[in-house]
Amino acid sequence: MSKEPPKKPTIADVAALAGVSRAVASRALSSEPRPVAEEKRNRVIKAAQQLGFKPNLLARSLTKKSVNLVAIIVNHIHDLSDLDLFDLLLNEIQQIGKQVILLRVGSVERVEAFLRNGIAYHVDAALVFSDFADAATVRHMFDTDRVLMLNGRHDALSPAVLADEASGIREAVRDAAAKGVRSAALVTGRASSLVEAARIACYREEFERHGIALLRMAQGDYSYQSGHAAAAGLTGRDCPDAIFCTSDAMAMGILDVCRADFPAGRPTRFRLYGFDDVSLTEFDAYPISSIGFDKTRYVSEILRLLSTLEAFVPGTPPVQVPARFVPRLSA
Amino acid sequence: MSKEPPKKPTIADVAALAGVSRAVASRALSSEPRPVAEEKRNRVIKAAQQLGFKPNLLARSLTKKSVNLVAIIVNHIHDLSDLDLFDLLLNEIQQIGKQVILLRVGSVERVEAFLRNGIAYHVDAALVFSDFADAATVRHMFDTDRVLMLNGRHDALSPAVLADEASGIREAVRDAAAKGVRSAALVTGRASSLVEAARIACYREEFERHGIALLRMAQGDYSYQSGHAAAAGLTGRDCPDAIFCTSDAMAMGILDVCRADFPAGRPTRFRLYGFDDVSLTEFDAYPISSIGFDKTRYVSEILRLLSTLEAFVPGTPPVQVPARFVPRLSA
DNA sequence: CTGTTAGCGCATTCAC
DNA sequence: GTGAATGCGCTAACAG
Repeated sequence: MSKEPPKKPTIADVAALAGVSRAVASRALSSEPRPVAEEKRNRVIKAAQQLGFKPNLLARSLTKKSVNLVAIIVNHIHDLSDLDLFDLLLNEIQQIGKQVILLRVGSVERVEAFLRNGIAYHVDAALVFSDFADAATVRHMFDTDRVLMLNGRHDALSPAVLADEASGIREAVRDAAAKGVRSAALVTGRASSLVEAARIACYREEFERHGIALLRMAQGDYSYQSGHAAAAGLTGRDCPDAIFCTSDAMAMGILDVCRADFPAGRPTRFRLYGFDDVSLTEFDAYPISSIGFDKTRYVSEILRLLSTLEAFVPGTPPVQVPARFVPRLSA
Repeated sequence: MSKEPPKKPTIADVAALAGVSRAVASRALSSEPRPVAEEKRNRVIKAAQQLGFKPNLLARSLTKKSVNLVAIIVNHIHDLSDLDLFDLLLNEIQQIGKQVILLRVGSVERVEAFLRNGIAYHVDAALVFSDFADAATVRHMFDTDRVLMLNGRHDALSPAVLADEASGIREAVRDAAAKGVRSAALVTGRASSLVEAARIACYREEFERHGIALLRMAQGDYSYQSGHAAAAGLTGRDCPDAIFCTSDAMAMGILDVCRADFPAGRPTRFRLYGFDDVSLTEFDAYPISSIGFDKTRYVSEILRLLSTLEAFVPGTPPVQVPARFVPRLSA
């Protein structure tokens, strides 16, 4: 039975203590400059401090538009494979005075009911990392146009920030070609994903351009385990000169199976290329050449949109952040 | 210029369309069973559907007590070193109809001002992973007793869930002793942390009990890099039989420096023990024996408190989740 | 069972 | 400048 004696002070309490009307107190405490007599303003501020007054932003949001909340939507927390990126993003969002509500949505099925039961429904904007839904679905779910698609499933109405992966793939394949690679294998994720399909197409094109024969393909699910499982089938006899993976984790799995082929991290039998440039590749044990984009730039593009919510006009073209090849020992 | 024509329907609109009062509409739409004539209930539901009505939960939370929001407070996103744990936690919290607002607070300095400007200030409860503040500070910051300390800095007033690390340390040192270890080194984090001090004391005690000589200590910051840096100084001549680290990441750093001493992951010169049992230790390259606790149990203890908020009475004793030794190749 | 009333806490007219 | 009054959308409390 927890009694609730320290009732949180409202602006009325502050006004009373300061001997002014609620309206004056409200104005004095407003972040925007409102006309208030200097003397009264000081009294109000002092009273607020004295009472430990904190405005109830839920109530405020009834009359104002914004709640200063943005939702980040992931499928599974591992979508945030790159914690550095996420940390940067979180920090920057907080810098502009907004807070983050983190939504983990497995399937699209019961999402709406779920949303409706939480504050998340009222966010200023939704950042969609999860690939569970397309732009239209998310707009409908949140009942807002303030949707920023980061999963590649945007449309003409919703803005997006994307890595221009093609540029990175081009550099990686060029690197391989320059090193004499003549044949390759490609390990991919689900081909049903649009971005994945685009990657595959891009690899094929670049292989062709450089006269590299695509000997084999394997399908995984981006995970370490799936790379592990695929390794044997790819590196038996007829081993390609290089193996390209569409995730670093799969490359790590392959590397662990074939570690003997990488004394001191250097390739002897085949070169290994990953994708995403996750921070794990900074560990000595996984010196995997990868493809990554400038996280700072990526985040700042997201924030540019977030800090000017009016910018969410239909037709805003997707922002591309170029990806680069990041050479390490494995290739 | 996005016009705002599709004004969101309010419960008044629904009531009007259904030809009932707002109160009846409210009751009919309530999740809790409220007395409403069956016929009217149906009319209301149909009207709501027809209008695409979604209740404004911000308004609701004005009159109801709960906002169904809980804050998770971290120092740095890497506090969530164990994403599996976090994923589980997030999922479970959502299961009970609450949503998570994620707060990254570097220092305690400007936190209050930050809180005051965000929804987070009104959450139902705060889960504190960050070690930035003690229980009293957090209670004051959130102006609530609904604070659950997960960082070891709880007091008599705030409940806590903790890993009983001593049990795991005991098992690990016993394992070492049984394998003939007679000397050891200990790699720790900041000794200023209470939990870290407790760990160190526990290791010392167990070393003594088993007649293991503590040859050296090194201080890191739990990171891979700090383990990497400490490795040389620990394993030169006079190398101890075992090295115990208070984080897996530090053990990984050491392992990478001394990989030659671990052919096929097995120790030849010294045994290596980590701490936390992060999922990285599942990778072949880092088969580090560790100390971990039952994450499912840990999370369910947290949820037990969260789902009965009245349980947050002063004096609730900390809940202990036993930690166990998790043997792998490195020891 | 139902409808009316009165707030929740705040920001905003609009007169003064 | 200021303050009284009003409304944001919803629900608890109260009469009917």
